[in-house]
Amino acid sequence: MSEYASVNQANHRLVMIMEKLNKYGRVDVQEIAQELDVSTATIRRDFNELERQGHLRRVHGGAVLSNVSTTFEYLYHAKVALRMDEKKRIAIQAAEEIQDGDAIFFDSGTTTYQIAMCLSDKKELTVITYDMSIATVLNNHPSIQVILTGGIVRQGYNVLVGSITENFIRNMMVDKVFLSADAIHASFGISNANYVESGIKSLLVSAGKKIILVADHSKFDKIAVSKFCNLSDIDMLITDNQISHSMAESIRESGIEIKCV
Amino acid sequence: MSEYASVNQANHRLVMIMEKLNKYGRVDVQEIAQELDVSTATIRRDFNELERQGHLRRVHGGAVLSNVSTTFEYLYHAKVALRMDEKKRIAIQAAEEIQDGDAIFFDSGTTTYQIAMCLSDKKELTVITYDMSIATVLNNHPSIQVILTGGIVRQGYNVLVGSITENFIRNMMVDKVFLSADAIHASFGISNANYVESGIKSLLVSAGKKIILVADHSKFDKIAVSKFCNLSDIDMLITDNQISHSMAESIRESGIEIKCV
DNA sequence: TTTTTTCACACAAATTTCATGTTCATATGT
DNA sequence: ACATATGAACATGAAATTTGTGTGAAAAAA
Repeated sequence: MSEYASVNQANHRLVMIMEKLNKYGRVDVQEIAQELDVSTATIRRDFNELERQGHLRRVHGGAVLSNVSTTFEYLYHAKVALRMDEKKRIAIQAAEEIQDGDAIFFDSGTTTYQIAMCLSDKKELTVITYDMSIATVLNNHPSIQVILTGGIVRQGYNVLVGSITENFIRNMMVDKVFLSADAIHASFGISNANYVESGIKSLLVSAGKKIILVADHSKFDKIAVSKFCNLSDIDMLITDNQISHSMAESIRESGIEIKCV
Repeated sequence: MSEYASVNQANHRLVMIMEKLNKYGRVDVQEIAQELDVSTATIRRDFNELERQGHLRRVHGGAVLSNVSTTFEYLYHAKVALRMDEKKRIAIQAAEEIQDGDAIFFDSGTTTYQIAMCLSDKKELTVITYDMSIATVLNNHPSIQVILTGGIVRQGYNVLVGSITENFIRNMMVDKVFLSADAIHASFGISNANYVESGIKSLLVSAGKKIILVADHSKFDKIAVSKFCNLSDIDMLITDNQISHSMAESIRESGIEIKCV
């Protein structure tokens, strides 16, 4: 609970800055410092950090939006770094679907990362992923072979993207794919807040014998910019118990096995 | 200088344990704890860490050698994690060879890692590597495109190996390759303490227009188990000023440009 | 120009993280 | 059954990180 306190405090400032920036196009050092009750030096450091990440551009007295428009996705992921309890419960359930000897693919994301953390008692797994954080956390596990797809490192996200990654996935067939998503909608299908990873995800649903979607309740009944597959492409959904009854019903009607934890 | 003190202290314990283990086949918690003047709890933690890395196996009261024999290479790298000053000086010189717009390949290793840390003022670089640590440290640099080759994650070393990696490199041609090595010998050539990365390195010398070898003086006049290329395959050598005069001479005679820093 | 504001850098204070040691209930081997 | 080893929980001090403050330089405003 308090284990994320300092991270979130800093993160919260960055989110506030980006939200304000997104609304007004420009923010002041002084103004933000007062609003968040920290020194101007701290806000300057925050601005520099966000500029380094390419999300804004410094100007005298404040900052303006960068021409590269990643604001929406940035906010999306920065905010969603919460709901850890749900994600961990989902991860434990997901890990139970994995048998010794399986070849599995982990999509990128915090939930799939949590699944990777639950594999300590598994044996002889082959894990493939395009998420460097997942590869790193499994690096020292004695009986898991980890394969990283290769590709262009996506600025600030620790994942590999582009045609190298996509071609790799095209030649791949694993037992289980653990898929994540930004938004799930009964009629629109499953979508993501950015295009680059979307291309990868749409290939993933054809790269495994069983496609397992992991997503906490906050992702449902939403639509994000880039659709990558239909609900019917999924074999199983693992989510938490705060998902609405009607939503669960309509998913079950699509022929998807659903587990709420 | 003191910034690595704690790391080295812990690292020193691990090296001692592995050396003793290598000599006697088994070590005791009590014995090691006394010898290194730390608590048994610390030694247990060390044993657990080494077991997690696959270098030994815990038994009651102590530890025995793991069946996987990586001891030699482990000791090699653990010990060589020193000489940071030299490595940093070499890295600064190496970075000067890089021009804006270059496509470069970084071999794995601590020296090449240091080069990656010296790129802050470069622009429009394309960096390719099979070393995840290097990819990670460059991850947030705004004007560097980082490409990771893909491959099997090598247990405990954070690098990618195997046919996936090798095939990737076969189809590659960069401006400059920064190569590292475990051992350099005037007549035997350039060699490495393990086979898996050796295969990659031998491909690397054909994958760039200019091959630059970076190595501190401790690597010279040594032979390691797996040779991967000849001295004549190298275009430039960057090393420190403690290299012997005769060695420098015979390298220069092979037609290699040599820089001592 | 002069004045004011903003900035970057250096240093200090506060806070967090981390390695290690200690204690204690439980496991294990003889 | 006994002695020892173990792992978990907690304490502690050191190191690293984050934040705040002050100062002189640089930039904007007057």
